Amino acid sequence: MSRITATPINPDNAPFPKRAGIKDVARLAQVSQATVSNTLNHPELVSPARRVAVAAAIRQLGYVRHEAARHLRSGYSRTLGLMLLDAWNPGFIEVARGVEDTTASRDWTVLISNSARDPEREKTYLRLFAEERLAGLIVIPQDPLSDDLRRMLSSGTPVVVVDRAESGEGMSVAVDDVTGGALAVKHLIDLGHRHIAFVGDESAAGPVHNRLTGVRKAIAEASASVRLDVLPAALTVEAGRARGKQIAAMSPADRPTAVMAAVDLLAFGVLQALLRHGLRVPDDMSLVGYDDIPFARHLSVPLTSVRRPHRKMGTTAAEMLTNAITGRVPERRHVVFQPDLVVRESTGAPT
Amino acid sequence: MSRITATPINPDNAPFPKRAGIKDVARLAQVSQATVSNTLNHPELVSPARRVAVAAAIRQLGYVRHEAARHLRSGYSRTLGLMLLDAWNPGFIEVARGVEDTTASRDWTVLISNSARDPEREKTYLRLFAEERLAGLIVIPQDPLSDDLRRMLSSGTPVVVVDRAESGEGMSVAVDDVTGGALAVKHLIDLGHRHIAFVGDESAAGPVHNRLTGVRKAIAEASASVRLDVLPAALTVEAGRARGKQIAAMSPADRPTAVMAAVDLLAFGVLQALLRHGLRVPDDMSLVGYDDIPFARHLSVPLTSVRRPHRKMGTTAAEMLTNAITGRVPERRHVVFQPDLVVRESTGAPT
DNA sequence: ACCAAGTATCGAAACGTTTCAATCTTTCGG
DNA sequence: CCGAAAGATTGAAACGTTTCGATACTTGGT
Repeated sequence: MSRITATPINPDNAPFPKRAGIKDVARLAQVSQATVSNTLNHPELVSPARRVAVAAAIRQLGYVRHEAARHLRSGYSRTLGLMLLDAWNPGFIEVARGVEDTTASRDWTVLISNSARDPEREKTYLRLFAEERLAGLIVIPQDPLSDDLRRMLSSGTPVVVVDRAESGEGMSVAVDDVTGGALAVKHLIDLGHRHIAFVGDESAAGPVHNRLTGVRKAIAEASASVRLDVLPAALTVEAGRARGKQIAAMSPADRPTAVMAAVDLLAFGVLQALLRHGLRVPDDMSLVGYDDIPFARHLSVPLTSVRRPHRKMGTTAAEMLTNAITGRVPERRHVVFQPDLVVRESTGAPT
Repeated sequence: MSRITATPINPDNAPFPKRAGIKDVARLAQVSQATVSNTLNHPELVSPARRVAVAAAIRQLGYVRHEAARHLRSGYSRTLGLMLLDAWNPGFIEVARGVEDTTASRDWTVLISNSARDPEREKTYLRLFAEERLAGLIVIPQDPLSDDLRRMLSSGTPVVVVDRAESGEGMSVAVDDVTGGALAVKHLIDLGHRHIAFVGDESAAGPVHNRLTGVRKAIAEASASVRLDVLPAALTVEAGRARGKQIAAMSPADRPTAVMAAVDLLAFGVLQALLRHGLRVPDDMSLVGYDDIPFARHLSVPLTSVRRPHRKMGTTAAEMLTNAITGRVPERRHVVFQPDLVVRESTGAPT
């Protein structure tokens, strides 16, 4: 009820100049309103002659459809809502780009918002989306799904949840982070590493937890015995730097020979700290990140990382959603992408 | 007319479940529609008793306002449009964040789009915004202002142009990039550099041109004589790397002692190439970037850069726009921010 | 020449609000 | 105790579309 006390706008300051309506077009083209509406929405019902007359009138008057009226009468909106979890994360931006790609090509609109990991803000935006009567939602959700969101899912609102494996109602697009984690560590093990550190906060977010699970699984399945040290850290460059410094300070005997970071940002920090403290990467220490954000390849030592198809996740989510809304039953309601490993220069055999 | 042939949605697939309207609330609360509307929009006109009755009914029915109907009848929208020039540029994302900050706190909504430097796409979105009858627009525009945009400006539509100094109609928020360029080079000159390279494409974008202008001005005003080499380059990491390699290959006599990059991205590439070819920064070569994007401080050699107040630009633009729309005359219709220099470790005295 | 069957066109209702003028109720000064 | 001002409440119109049933105009088969 956030808008209750909104001050009404000064009517003399009308936002847009008064525009011609369908009525004016009809008058100028000497046809009825209905015919104008039809040439716009069902041209096949209108004779070619009228069609050009109407088109001419539209051009002459600079007529622009009033979306709110159309929406109200037809009860049908062509706008989607997209809620980002965190607009600073390059991966999520890429998801947004993907969504935009497919919506733009299919002639839909997207209302983008950003919960900034704040449940209150998420709630506000969900309410807003409801007021707008959007056709459907794409959400990168908070870690425990909020009640509001859960309610929407079970009420049948078309919602696609992104980056969180779901299975029940609604739709979802996720990536298999447990095999992602396994992939990264298997790579290290194959290179000969037998002592590996995992840097990242296990409880910070669902996806991170999965990565660690994958790591453990890969180690359990390895033929050799591998030691794993888990070093909790927030998902930031600074936290990575702190952990990297700590690792560099270890005695060579205690020190792992490879580090896996839960997130590229962490890997950045680790890398900096290691280099600054005289360790060479990958000679003295291998390092693998996760997400393959654009800068990973531009680091002083280009980073080996696990790539998640963010863009593709966005396009897929938008496709599933628009299909569901227009009544085409999507072939799969839950899709899980497989990540893959991008080997660059930050990993090598231990010395 | 892009939507002319849109297929109507399957009505049995109604996006959202049928919702209670104001009429239902009125019936349940035993009051008229008008009273419900008033408790929502002008609570001071309604007696406390009715107010609680209506509130209860709203809660019980889960009533959610239908924004399109409100918009249609009141002729008044509380939604702004934001058009980004390039959603990959961290600076512009930051502008968006700023916009969102103030709109969220003032209870407005933002429709975000991204022209991706494609004039066609810009045009499409402008049309869309017009159809939505948005209250106003914030635009980071293409280099030569598009005709459509120019038309909106002169037709009195509330528009704030960002990152482009304007002076005529409409409003604008920009930053003084010529003093920004001067700032960076003055810093180098003060450190003792007398041979400086400017890397960046002079004609790529208005703001870049201004930076170079500032550079030239600072050199002209310097007491010592300074040699300037302009090395054109696209605004990407790769282009920077190429130029960096080239610079590293120069004979020490011909080589500049400092490089100024038109954009941080370029500086990243230059830095990598220099380091890889054995030059030390800042010992052998000073380097200054522009924009101070978040990663600048996280490079292996933290980058000296010119900071532009992106976030602030966003908040300011949104404030100006909402003020203008609600009839409050903004104190200044064109604001220009001053950039400032952030000195980190990539610059030092020449040896 | 007439009728059936399209094919084009139209008038008017409806979508869910806000708003405005009109009515009803209370309060209070004299 | 009256009348008027102030305060609450309401019915109905309006916003700009889309849609639906009805009407008018063609056409072609007989």
